[in-house]
Amino acid sequence: MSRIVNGDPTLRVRPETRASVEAAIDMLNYTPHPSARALRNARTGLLGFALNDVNDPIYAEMVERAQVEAAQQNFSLILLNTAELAQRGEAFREIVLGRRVDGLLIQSGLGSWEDAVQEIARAVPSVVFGADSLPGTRTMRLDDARAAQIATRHLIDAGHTSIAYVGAPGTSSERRFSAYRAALVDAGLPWLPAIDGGWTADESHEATVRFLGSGAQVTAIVAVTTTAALGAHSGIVAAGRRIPDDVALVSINDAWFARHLNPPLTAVWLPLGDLGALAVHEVIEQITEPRDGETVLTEPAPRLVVRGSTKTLATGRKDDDPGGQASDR
Amino acid sequence: MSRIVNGDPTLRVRPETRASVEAAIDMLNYTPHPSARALRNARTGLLGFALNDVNDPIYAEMVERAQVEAAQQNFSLILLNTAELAQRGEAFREIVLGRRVDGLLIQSGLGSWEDAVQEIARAVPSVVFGADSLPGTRTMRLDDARAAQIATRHLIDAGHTSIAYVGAPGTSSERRFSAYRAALVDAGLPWLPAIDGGWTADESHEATVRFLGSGAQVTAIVAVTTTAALGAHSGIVAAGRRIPDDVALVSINDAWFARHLNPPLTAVWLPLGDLGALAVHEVIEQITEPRDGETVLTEPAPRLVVRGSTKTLATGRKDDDPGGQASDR
DNA sequence: CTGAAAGCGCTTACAG
DNA sequence: CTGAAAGCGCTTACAG
Repeated sequence: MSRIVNGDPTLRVRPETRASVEAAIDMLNYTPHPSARALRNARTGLLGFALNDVNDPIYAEMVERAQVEAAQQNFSLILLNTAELAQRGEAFREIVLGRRVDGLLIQSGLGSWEDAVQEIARAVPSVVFGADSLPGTRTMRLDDARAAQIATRHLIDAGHTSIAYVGAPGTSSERRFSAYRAALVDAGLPWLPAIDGGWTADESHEATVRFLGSGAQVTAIVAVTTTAALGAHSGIVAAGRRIPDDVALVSINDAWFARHLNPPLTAVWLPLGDLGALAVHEVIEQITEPRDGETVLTEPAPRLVVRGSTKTLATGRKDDDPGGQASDR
Repeated sequence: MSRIVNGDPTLRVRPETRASVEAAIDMLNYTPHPSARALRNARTGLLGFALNDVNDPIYAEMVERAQVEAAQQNFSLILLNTAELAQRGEAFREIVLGRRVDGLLIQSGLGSWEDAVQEIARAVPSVVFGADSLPGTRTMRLDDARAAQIATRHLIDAGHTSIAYVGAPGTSSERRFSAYRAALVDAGLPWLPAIDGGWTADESHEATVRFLGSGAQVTAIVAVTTTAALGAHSGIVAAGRRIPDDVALVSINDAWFARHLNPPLTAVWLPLGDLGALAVHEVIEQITEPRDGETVLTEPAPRLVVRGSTKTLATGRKDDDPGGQASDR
């Protein structure tokens, strides 16, 4: 009976038996009780998604695709706070030690809780995002270097010679910074130390205002992510400079609001949604066979979307663009 | 033993017994098995949050506070798709009929799935957001009328006499529209039919461009929510008008990005986070004693935050502002 | 006050 | 091929 419900492929049963069982299921609108199933199978059908800040639209995109992918594989996504988990409080005991979830997706590489995240990832089947490769851990990230390179090259190609980078804490930002620097070095141009912004628009706003207020003479900025770019955008305006005439701006990541800024934000799109879906797929595989290793999601490739926050300088050289290029509105 | 773990208050036990049990719990790092508990108690400790669009930053704020509140009461939040649920597919059968969650938070009033939401809300202890009062259902919403009134009055007080409303499908927007219209009628000014935008920035952008392109001579716009205001913002710019000189703009809701627009967006803040937390509290109560009725969260009150997208017209009257008033940056 | 036993609804190994 | 029985880990009513 149970084997009919669950579609056991090794089962052979008379068609009439199967039919009568299926009729009963339909008539009673029978659904297996999830708790009983979970107890018996030692599987909850739950995946945890641990985030630092649900409000970041970049995460929202990942979460949405992750949720859809999970639902397709009959898993539900439960929302967790990285901070709560990392502080080994009630939540840690219940979720991680208590095995409330079958697997965990954890954001890392943001400069907080890195050690705790690693420990948790070893206790439960997990995929860690954004972090550098870690022995014993399954990590997954985007092609940060390529994206930062495309952003920086776009500015170089537009004729800029003095380009800054607005960053944030953690290894994700550091990888992007290195590629920014490398692109400038390659072009024989000077690079500047990263401006210490943050992962929120407010922090990057303050950092940008301070940086420009100190008399810095850059003509272009690369921002670590779209929220930071938004803060840089308002910061440039607050500092009394014009975009793109005085200071051009490119965002790594292309969140949905980029096109609605004034002027619209030139950005390098990265496949965040795909990363979320792929991570769910991976963590479900890990439940049955644990595996470590690093995946850098290079496809679909980062893609430059040119909008109004950058333009070719009158005096600038005009080369081909290195990345795929697109433009909207 | 079990009663010690769960802190049964009626239990009287020798202190030494209690101590030795607690020592054992600590030593073994014992956590009750959630699935077994769920099976025995017919409670999963799970609350579902059904959303149409996780990407809307307005929801993100609610979800975040709801998650924190749920965690404090030892519940986890699982993320659900309203569309999937409403279409009575696999998810409906599993989550609603299968009682995978103890309670449900559902967004409604957005013009889709209203009937299905109502049906689901009757099958599972639920709190429905944004909807009008429904018999047999626990509904909860913000003070839409007051917020729209404050927004509209702000523009009237600044001297505007031709004010439009950019709306979206559903009853939430209709309530705001009614208050917009009432405020204008009160002031003896003409009102216009709602401009049919949508809940996304892209839709409202298109609607605004079309509206302004048709030669409409309004000098100010009230937008149903911050995402719509963002679309209106970029739409006004795309139509070649200046903000606030040609067209002023006020948003109902004050999402985090409002202050970073250029010019920054004047907005009426509403307690969305509080609504999320309160809803979790309510739905947990409903699990033990079902109740219907409507709650309109009027406190904390809507609050006008004046930024650069509005200004007092040179020729305009200058009255006091009707709502609490604040301004930042 | 304390310990043993029953049962929540499922799945799977086993006997018929 | 089919049906009955055991057991997942808890909680609670019950016997001692």
